Amino acid sequence: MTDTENKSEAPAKTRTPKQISDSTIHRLSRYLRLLGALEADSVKTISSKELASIKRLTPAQVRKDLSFFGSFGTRGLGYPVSELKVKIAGILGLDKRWRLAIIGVGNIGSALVGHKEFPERGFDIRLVFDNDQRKIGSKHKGLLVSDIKNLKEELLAHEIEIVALAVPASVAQEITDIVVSAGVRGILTFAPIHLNTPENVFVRREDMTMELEYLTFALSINAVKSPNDLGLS
Amino acid sequence: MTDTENKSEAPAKTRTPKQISDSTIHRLSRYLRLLGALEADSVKTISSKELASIKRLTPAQVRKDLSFFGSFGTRGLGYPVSELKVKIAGILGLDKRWRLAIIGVGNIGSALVGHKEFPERGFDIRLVFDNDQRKIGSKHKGLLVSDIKNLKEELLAHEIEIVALAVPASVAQEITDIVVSAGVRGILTFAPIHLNTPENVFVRREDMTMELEYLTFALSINAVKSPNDLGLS
DNA sequence: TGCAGCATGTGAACTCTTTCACTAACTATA
DNA sequence: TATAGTTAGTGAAAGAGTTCACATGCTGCA
Ligand SMILES: NC(=O)c1ccc[n+]([C@@H]2O[C@H](COP(=O)([O-])OP(=O)(O)OC[C@H]3O[C@@H](n4cnc5c(N)ncnc54)[C@H](O)[C@@H]3O)[C@@H](O)[C@H]2O)c1
Ligand SMILES: NC(=O)c1ccc[n+]([C@@H]2O[C@H](COP(=O)([O-])OP(=O)(O)OC[C@H]3O[C@@H](n4cnc5c(N)ncnc54)[C@H](O)[C@@H]3O)[C@@H](O)[C@H]2O)c1
Repeated sequence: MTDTENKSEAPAKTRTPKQISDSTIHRLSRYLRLLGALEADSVKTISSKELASIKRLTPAQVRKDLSFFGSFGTRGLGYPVSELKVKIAGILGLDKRWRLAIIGVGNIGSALVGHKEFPERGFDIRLVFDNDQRKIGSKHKGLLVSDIKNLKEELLAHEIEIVALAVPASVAQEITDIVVSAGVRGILTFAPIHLNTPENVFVRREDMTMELEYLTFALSINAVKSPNDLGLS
Repeated sequence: MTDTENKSEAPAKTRTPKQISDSTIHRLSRYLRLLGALEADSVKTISSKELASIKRLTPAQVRKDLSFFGSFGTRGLGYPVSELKVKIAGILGLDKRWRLAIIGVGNIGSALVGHKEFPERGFDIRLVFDNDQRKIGSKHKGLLVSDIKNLKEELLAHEIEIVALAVPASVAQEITDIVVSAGVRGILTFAPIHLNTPENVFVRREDMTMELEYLTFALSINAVKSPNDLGLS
C-alpha cells in the first residue's frame, strides 16, 4: 500500500492519478462494442451524444469516462471511430491476445468452449480441465480435455493468464488456490460463492441467481407499489 | 429525537422512502446464501460482523442494508438466522415461486435448462423455445422444446414472469419485443447488446466478455504500475 | 434486581460518481 | 479571413453510496 504523498491539507491542485471506477470500465467495454459495429458500417466519426445513445447514458458521462485516459476527440466534430476503438482497446488491455483456461467442462464450461466471440475479441482458450475420467482425453470442440491433476503444471507451461471457473461450488476454493499458485491473476467464476484470493488476484463473479433475484425484487416492489420508478432498470 | 409524529402515519420525516441501490440488492442475495448455509449448520444467530466476513464488506454496511427494510436483529446478540433468512427472501420476492422460460437452447440455453440450483431457489423453468426444427419437439433435459413461432401465446398461456434470453444478438431485440408484448416484465439476457424495453420492464445483462475485459484492464494496469491497489477487486 | 458487556440501528460525515454548465477549439462556409 | 455553428474537455455542483461513531437497548450473569 502507501504511495502518494497526498493527504496533506492541500486541496488537491489537480485531480491526480485518479481512481477509475468499476462502472467506467464496464462502459468502456460497451463503447468498444459499438465502435466495432460503427467501423464495420464505415462510420468515420461519432459524437459523445451519439455514443451515449447506446443506453441510458448521457453525453457528459461518455466524455468524462474518456477524459480519464486522455483527449481522443476533436472539438466541433466528435471522436474518430477507428482511432478511438484502438485507444479504448489499448486502455482495456486488448492490444494483445490473452491465454485462457476453462476449468470444468460441464454445462457452463462447454458453453464457454464453444463460444465464438471469445477468440474474436482476443481471448484464446488454450486449455480445458475436468476431473471426470470419461471427459479427460476426449476432444471437446477441438480442445483436448486435460486432467485436473496436472492443473498447476499445465497452467504454468502454457502461461495461462486468466481462468474461467465452471466447477461445482464445493471445489471452487481448492481449485482457486491451485490456480493462484500457478501465477494466474485473473479469474472469472460461475460458482456462487466468494473466493478467497490474495490482493493482487482479480476475481469477477458471474452470478445468474443473483441477477434473477434482482429481477424478482424489482418485480415484487413494482407489483405492490407504483408501476414505475424505484430507479431500477 | 427520532421520528416525531409528522402528519399522516408517514414514517421517517427526513430520510424519506429512500431509494434502494443496486448494490444493496445484490448484497441481500449474498446474505441470503450465507444464511442458508448457516441454517443448515444449525447456527442460531449471527452478528453483522460475522455476516460481513463473507466478502470485503463492513459490519456497518450489513446493518445499513438491512435497516432499509426494518429492524431484524437484537442488540447485544445479533440476527436470528432462520428469521432473517425468511425476511430477506421476502424482501427479494422469493416468498413465491417464479415461472421462467428459456429462449434459445444452444450452448448457454441448455446449460440453464440443466441447472439444478434454479428450482432449488424458487425458479421453475416452464418453457423452452428455439427456432431450430431439429430441436423443436425434442425433449431437452425433460422439457419439450417449443416452436418460437408460438412464443407469445405460450408465454401468456403459462403466465411466464421472467424470460432468459440465450439467442444470437442479431435476433435478441425482435424476440424481446414479443416477450414484452406477452406481458413479461423481467428479462435476463446473455446477448451482448442493449435491449430497448418499456420503462416497466426490467432487464439484467449477463455479459461475460465485459467481465473478461474488466480483468484484462486490471491486469494490464497492474502489470505496468504498482502491483497492488487501484481499488479494483 | 442490577450491572457489565455487547451489537444493533442510525444521523452525520465522508467519499465516490454523475451531472451541470461553461470555455476552448475545431470545422465548414461564405 | 472572418464568422457561425458545433462539440470536446473539465472544474464545480449535485447526488449516491459507504463508513463512522455513538446512543440505545437487549442478554447473561451474579
Ligand atoms: N448451468 C448453469 O446454468 C449455471 C448457472 C449459474 C451458476 N452455475 C454454476 O456454475 C458452475 C458449473 O455449473 P455447471 O452447470 O456447468 O455444472 P456441471 O456439473 O454441469 O459441471 C461441472 C463440471 O466440473 C467438473 N468437476 C467437478 N469437480 C471437479 C474437480 N474437482 N476438478 C475439475 N473438474 C471438476 C465436473 O466433472 C463437471 O464436468 C457451478 O458452480 C454452478 O453453480 C451454473
Ligand atoms: N456460449 C457462451 O459461452 C456465451 C458467452 C457469452 C455470451 N453468449 C451469448 O449468449 C447468446 C447465446 O449463445 P450460445 O453460445 O448459446 O449460442 P448458440 O448459437 O449455441 O445458441 C443459440 C440458440 O438460439 C437459437 N435461435 C437462433 N435464432 C433463434 C430465433 N430467432 N428464435 C429462437 N431461437 C433461436 C439457435 O437455434 C440456438 O439453439 C448469444 O447472444 C451469445 O453472444 C454466449
